[in-house]
Amino acid sequence: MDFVGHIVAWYKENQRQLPWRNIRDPYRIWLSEIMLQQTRVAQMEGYYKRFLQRFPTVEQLAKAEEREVLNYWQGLGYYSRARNLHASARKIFFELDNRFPATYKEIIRLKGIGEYTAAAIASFAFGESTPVLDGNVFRLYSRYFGIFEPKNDPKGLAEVKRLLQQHIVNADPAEFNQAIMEFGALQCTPASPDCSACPLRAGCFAFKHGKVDTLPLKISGKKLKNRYFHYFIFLHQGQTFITQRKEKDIWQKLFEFPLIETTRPYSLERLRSQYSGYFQSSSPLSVSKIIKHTLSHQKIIARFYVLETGTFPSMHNEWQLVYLHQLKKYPFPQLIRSFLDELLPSLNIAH
DNA sequence: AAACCGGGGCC
DNA sequence: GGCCCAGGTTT
Repeated sequence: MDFVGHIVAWYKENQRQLPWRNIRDPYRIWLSEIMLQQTRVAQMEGYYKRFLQRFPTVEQLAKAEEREVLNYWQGLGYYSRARNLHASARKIFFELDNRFPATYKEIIRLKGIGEYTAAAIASFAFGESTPVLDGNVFRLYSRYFGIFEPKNDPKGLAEVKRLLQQHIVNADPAEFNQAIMEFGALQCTPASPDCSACPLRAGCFAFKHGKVDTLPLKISGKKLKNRYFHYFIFLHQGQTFITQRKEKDIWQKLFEFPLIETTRPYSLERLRSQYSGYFQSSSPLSVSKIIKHTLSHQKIIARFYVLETGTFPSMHNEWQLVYLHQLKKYPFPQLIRSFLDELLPSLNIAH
């Protein structure tokens, strides 16, 4: 049997039964592909079911408020995925007469959909013969065919695409695409794959040359930058201020508390003298311990200051006054949600 | 082409 | 603590 034959045969035996597998509904396939971007199945599965229960069709999603959509995404990360998904649902429903684009060329024009996701939807939902190339596929091909360019190198990418085109023409597109990804995810795993149980090992370059742990080559390192977040929780008769983040930075459109950001650590004294308006000449009721929150490219070092205020100053037009018991209705980044769940109650604040 | 975007699991 | 994950958009 050849390369493709082995993989498809393996797939028939070993595929997982997943809620979005072997269905044709492009909306459900689309949602699963977006949620799976840089996210593991185990983490995303619960979100997928909850999301579909609330937004079972493009129409329900298109007619929803962005805030509610983000609320169902809260904790999944990469929040622009949710905003793009919502925007594209509105486009399909309100501008395309609720007809889902049915070809790769049309699908890729939607916001939040790139080459990989367009190929996945076109092949899974519409049977189009367009290969998918994701991290799993690149790893499998890099090892089996001995490709030494890292995955951000156009030359290696082009070589994999050429092979994929060659392989997909003699296969069922939906089955082939799912098979190579499933094979990469379950058999040709990133770390310590079980090559002794691999049906491809006879023809695998990496296995033959002892390069399984080397391929695919890693892209060069990245440096983290530190950011210091000082959050202010003003308390007055069971209410507090929250603000909504902008579109330029992390956590787009999610909510948070009034924030002072510094590029270096600031002591309470230095904060008080430099931002006296935030303190209203009163001392914080409590100061949380430092919470470190590491993202892909930056490290957030955060502290929460809880202050009792006699009257609410109108410090900022963009600050919204909300009751503490209403906070759960707003989408927050994970850092703040953990604080609300774990630390705020222990600070002995009545609310 | 390079920088940027979250969170969680695994080793 | 470092690495990786069913990538995409912005600059």
